[in-house]
Amino acid sequence: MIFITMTTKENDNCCECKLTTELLKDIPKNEELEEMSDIFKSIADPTRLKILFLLRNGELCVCEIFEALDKSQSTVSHHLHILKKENIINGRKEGKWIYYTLNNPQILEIINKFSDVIK
Amino acid sequence: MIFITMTTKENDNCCECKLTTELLKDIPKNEELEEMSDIFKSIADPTRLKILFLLRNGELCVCEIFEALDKSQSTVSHHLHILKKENIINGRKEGKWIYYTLNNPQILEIINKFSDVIK
DNA sequence: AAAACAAATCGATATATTTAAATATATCGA
DNA sequence: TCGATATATTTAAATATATCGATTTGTTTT
Repeated sequence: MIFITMTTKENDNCCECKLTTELLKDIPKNEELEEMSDIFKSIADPTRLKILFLLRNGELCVCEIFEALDKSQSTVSHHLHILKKENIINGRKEGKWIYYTLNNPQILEIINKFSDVIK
Repeated sequence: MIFITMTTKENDNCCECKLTTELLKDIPKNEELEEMSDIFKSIADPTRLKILFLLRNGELCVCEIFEALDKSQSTVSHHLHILKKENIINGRKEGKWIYYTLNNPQILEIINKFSDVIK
């Protein structure tokens, strides 16, 4: 749809920059962009970031995470669900308890690196 | 506040995991976690991610970004504002036009690396 | 100076997210 | 089986975010 619009006005740019059709080459499709943004959304919350840091040294049970967080049990459960859905953490059931771990500990390095690059 | 609660029940855990006080050591303060999550929020949107990819090869004027995005001009302006506020992009005014650039091109590498780590 | 244009800002609305209370489910120990 | 406990789910309220049309600001062109 964009492309059709462009071809009808491709020599009619407001400025002398590159053409849009050219710009759109090799850019992830909208669907892919949405998936990526869902992943970033999952860590774009102070409570969930804190959960990731709590898990930096290995697995913890929900009750432990809950006690560290000053949020209601249902809220914590909800945040864990979001992180699990995006494949950031994983839960292991053992009797009454559920132990969560980081799926890939590298994630904390990247989070930190990210902050560095922005500064 | 958490700490006070903990000291009154520190041997009364629901499970045998590490103590919360121990867990909270070396974790970014809430204020810092909020700053970090604001940064991630700024890229946790498909439109803004697309803007970053559009800028991968250098600066573009707003009109160009606008034409590539299929969103209203005010919406695009708003997204640019958010990215600028978080120091992800920078604007340079030249006459009628404003040209935006990535503050640090490395950011796209990290974004991609991030996706890889999740998969 | 007036018209045209690029971009930002404002105001309103629709949608999404965070949160917690209430409830449900699963497991354990008595 | 009953009661207690750990966790998840449902629901609803409060808040935040995305979007767009209209307006404003600043710049260029005429």
